[in-house]
Formats: sequence, structure tokens, C-alpha cells
Amino acid sequence: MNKYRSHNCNELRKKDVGGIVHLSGWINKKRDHGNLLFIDLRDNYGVTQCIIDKDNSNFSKLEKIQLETVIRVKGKVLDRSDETINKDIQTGEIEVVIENFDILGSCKELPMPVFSDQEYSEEIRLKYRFLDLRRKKIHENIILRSKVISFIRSEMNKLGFLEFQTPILTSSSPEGARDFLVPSRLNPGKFYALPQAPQQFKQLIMVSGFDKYFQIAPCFRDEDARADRSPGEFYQLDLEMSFVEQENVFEVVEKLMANTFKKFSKKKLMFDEFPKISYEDALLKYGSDKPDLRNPLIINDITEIFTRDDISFEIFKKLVKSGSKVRCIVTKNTKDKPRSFFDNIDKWAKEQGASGMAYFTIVKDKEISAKGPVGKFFSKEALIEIMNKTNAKEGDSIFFACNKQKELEKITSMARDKIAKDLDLIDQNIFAFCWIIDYPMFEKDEQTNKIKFSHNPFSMPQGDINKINFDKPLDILAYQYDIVCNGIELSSGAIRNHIPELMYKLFSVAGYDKEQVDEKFSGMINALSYGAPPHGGIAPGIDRIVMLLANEKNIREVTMFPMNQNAQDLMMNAPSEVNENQLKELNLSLKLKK
RNA sequence: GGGGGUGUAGCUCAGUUGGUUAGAGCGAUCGCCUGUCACGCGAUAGGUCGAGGGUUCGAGUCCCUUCACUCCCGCCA
Repeated sequence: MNKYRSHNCNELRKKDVGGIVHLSGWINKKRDHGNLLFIDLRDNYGVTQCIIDKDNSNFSKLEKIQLETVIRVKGKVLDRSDETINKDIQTGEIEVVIENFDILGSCKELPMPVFSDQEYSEEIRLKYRFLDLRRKKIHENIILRSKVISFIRSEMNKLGFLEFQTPILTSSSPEGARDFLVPSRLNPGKFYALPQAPQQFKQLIMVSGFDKYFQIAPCFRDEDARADRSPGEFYQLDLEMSFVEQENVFEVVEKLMANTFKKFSKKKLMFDEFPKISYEDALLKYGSDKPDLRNPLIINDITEIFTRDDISFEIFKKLVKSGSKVRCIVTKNTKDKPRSFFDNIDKWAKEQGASGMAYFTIVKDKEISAKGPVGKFFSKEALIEIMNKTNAKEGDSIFFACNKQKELEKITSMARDKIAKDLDLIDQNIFAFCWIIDYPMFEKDEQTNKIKFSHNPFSMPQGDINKINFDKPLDILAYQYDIVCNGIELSSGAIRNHIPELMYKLFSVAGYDKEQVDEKFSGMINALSYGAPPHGGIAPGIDRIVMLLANEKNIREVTMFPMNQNAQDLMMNAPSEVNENQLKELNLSLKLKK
């Protein structure tokens, strides 16, 4: 036994009754009966009830002690009578009668209570994160995170992957997110960048012949935060494999995800084999390349139907003529839903910046007709065609919107979520994984109208590489894939392009000449010229995996020391100003915007 | 960069149509209480109503500006 404890606070059981023990921990809660005082002593492992009465000379000192003070108690383990057993804690059959105690760490008045299920403002939680982290729920989330990471690590080891560290100070690269820059003292005027991901390094590891690599890798991107996106930094399970095709990567990741999610959650997996959905299909059917497959609603394109003469919905017909599309969502058996249900969705759509959502319900008296504000614009025959096209039946309702494709995808995707939520169609006890595959290599930049890489410039284009038609770059698909779970993008990956000549060609399509590629990606392109194996990989986001497993909607709930939305660490006061000398040494001067 | 929400005691919140001295629970302090486990009871302290300006006889409440936190859009190969 060391001087602080003979047992932890979750260790004592009936068999220990009669023993003299030392416990150390935080005062979780006091219940003061005047002549009898209960103290719940807490540590990482659990809680033990300690008790002292007024006959003990320490009584009045303990009575005055602040919650969250760290104390050591010495006492005798006592059996609890049947009526006083507490089934909610594992040590509930016993209690410790305090003989004496020492204060190991005193505590000022608390800015926030630790023993409480209440919600607190992020500001106070982040400022006093060390207190926040003592609280049960988040304490357990962080422990879960640790266990998940160590499980993943051991699974990867078992699969023959080797773990390597890659540099944190590296070079800035074009494409992708904003870099965090670090000025170099020894190289005035030059900057390192923190890696947005160890992308190039892991490919170099393959070129170096290590075959299978993984790392729980910190990634840094200077972009704005979201609930599921930490500002600044996050962690990926970065992995890369040599001599593989897409399917080989899927096999590894699918097994790893299934094992991890089965081990750490009671929720069921919707699919044992993850469905593969092409990017094009995903955008049509779900309006998004990160569909939540728990949601049964599917989007249908009914643009063509609006060219019929027996539809007199002139606003949509006019928009369709000028290139807009019409897409719809069918809700099953909603004919008896109140008017407010439909109007709310229309109103909601307007709030999202769309022109609203039209709707009608298909009813049949003698003949099929459409009930609802715009129902009168549709003939019986047109309705039957819509029903055929969308699988809608009598009693179902159809919500539809008209817009240019991209905006339409956005609003129908959000409507799919909104309607499913309103109708309570999503089973919360399921994880629905899927692969999104066949991403296009390039896309058109909306603002500049230029061709740019749609995902990763290092991806391998699909098909026979000698027959690629570079004149139609938007038609080139890549061996590029995402894994999605419950509408959250966990990861993207690709089979890489390991052929320098092909790389130059693809970069030239995106507007980079050979010199620029050589300069920006010198390490990579040079390495690929000295015998590179075909290789590919992926990088699932650790924070998001833990978030799903912990059933949390916010990534800060599974991050030990997160920054706030403005990328500030309120506890450590980062970022902070630096003194003139530091700047001078780095050859920097500040020119702040007013 | 844009839009929404929130901001009242240390913490979580209530505060009506603009109307007297801004309330409650938890926490703190003091007192009572020997079987609680969210112990109970009584008392006390604690407020720049985020900040600034305006309207008004009168503003926590209405208007304008601004700040902070948060959610979303943009952004995130």
C-alpha cells in the first residue's frame, strides 16, 4: 500500500467488512445530519460512502469542508444494513467509518458544480475544463475514447499494419483547407505548415516499402467549426496499403468499423455488408454524398413530367424550360396528417432560403386526384405517371421543389431530414454505414468556372489509364470513396495515382503546369519516379467515431480539451499575443486590420 | 463573410401589456437535525438584468449599435 490509498473508491465490497482501509479522492457530495455526516468520496473508479459522527473529533472539520476538496480518509469498512444498501453504486453494500482524514488538495468555491446532471454554458465548461471533465458523463466519454483508440490500435496491429509517426512541421500545399503556418527562425521569411493530414507522408511510407501503415494522426485545418467539426485540430485513423484495389481497403475498414461499433455500442448495425452507392446516385436519391440511410425517404426526379400539357403548374413548368429540375419526396400514408404538418414543412423550406415546398396528397374517390393547394394543377393521367415514377400510392403525400440541380439537391436533402424527423421515421438504435464510391475526379468551381480537383488530387482515375479522355475532364471518375454512418462522413480515401506522368496530366487539367507540380509536390512526385507500388488508403475520423459511439451530437463532448467556435482555448488562453522579441527573432512584424 | 438562437445572483433558470423594493432552485455563510444517498428544516449574504446609446413620467421588458457564447450557410482536397 502507498501512503494515499489501500483501495480505490470502487473497490470495497462485503468481503472487506471489518478491514481498516485508506481511501483518497474528491468529496463528491455531503449529507450533513448535524450529528451524523455522510461523505461520498469519488475517484476515477467510483464512489464510496464514508461516514462520521459527532463523537469523532474530526467531525466539525469535515462538516465545514468544501465539495471537491481532495482528502485521504482512514477508516473501518462497515456492513450496511439491508434498508441502507444503495444499489446505484457498486460499493453500495458497505461504507467506511472515518477515523481520521487529511486534506490533500483544498478547493475554492466552485464556479460550476461537479455533481450535477445540469447542462452548463460552453463558456464556463471550457474555461474550467478540468472541473467539467470530473463530471460523470464526459469523464466516461473520454474513457470511452481512450478504449476505442486502444482497441483500434490493437486491431490494426493484428491485421499487420505498422504504426509510424509523421512530421508535424511540414510544408504548405495548395488545394484543400487553409493551413496553419509556423514561421521558421532559421529560415527567415519561410514557413512550415501543420499537416492537414499526413497524406503525402503515408504515400511516401508506401514508396519506402513498408506495405501497410497506420497512425492515430493529428490533423490541422484552419477552417470554421461545426458541431461535428473541431476548429483547428482533430484525429484520424490514417491508413495506407500497398498493392491493393479499392475492395481490399473496404474489406479492412468494414471489418474494423463493424468490430469497433459492435464492441462499444449496444446499437445494431443496419447492414452487415455496407452498401456501396455511387456519388451520382447518392446525390439523386438523397441529395447528399453523406446520406443517413436510417431515413427511409428517397428523392425522385420528376422533371420530365412537368413537360406534359395536362399539368398547369405554370411556375414550375416555366422553370423547367429554363433548365431547372423538379424533385420530390413521397411520405407514406400521410393523408390524415393535419394541414399544419404540410404547411410547417413549406414554411421551414422558405426559412432555409428555398422558394418553399409544394405538396399534395393522392386520394381516390372514384378517380385518382390530388388534394392540397397545388393539387388542382395536375390531371389524373399526370398523377398516375407521378405515382408510377415514385412508387407513391393512394393516401401518400408528395412534397416537391423546383430549382437548379445544386440548390435542389441541397433543399431536398435537408427536407428529407426534416420530414423524417417530423414523422419520427429514424430508428435511433441503429448504425447505418455505407460507402459512397465513383467520385468524379474533377468538378467545376462555381465562382471561377474553372476545373478543379473535386476531392484529392492524388487519386487514381478509373478505367484504362491509356484511354482516359482528358478533353472531358468532368466525366473522369476516380477510385475515390467515402464511408458514411448515420449521415456523418467518417472518412474519405482513395486508390492513389502512383504514376508521375499521369499525375502531371491530371494536374494540368486543374491548371497546374509541370513546374508548379514539381515545386509544390516535389517530395511526392520525385519519390513516385523511383519505383512506387500501387497503393491506396483511407482515414476515418476518430473524433466522429467516438461521437457516434458515445451518442453525442457535439464533438466537444468527446474531446478532452477542445477549443471554442472561434478557435480559442479558454482555459489556456490560446491563441495569445507574443512579445516583441519573439517576433523579432522570427523576422515578423504585425500589421493588424482595424 | 452571412443568417438564427441565447445572455438576469457563483451555477441553472423564471420575470405577464413597459409600472412599487427583480424572484426561485442549487451553491456559499450561519443555526437546527444520528441513516442519508438530489437528506430535511430555518435564516443570511449575494444583481452594472452582457455593454453603450435612444424612446418614455417610468425600461430586465420597446428601438438602435456593439460584445460574448452557440447552431447553421459559406468554407472543410
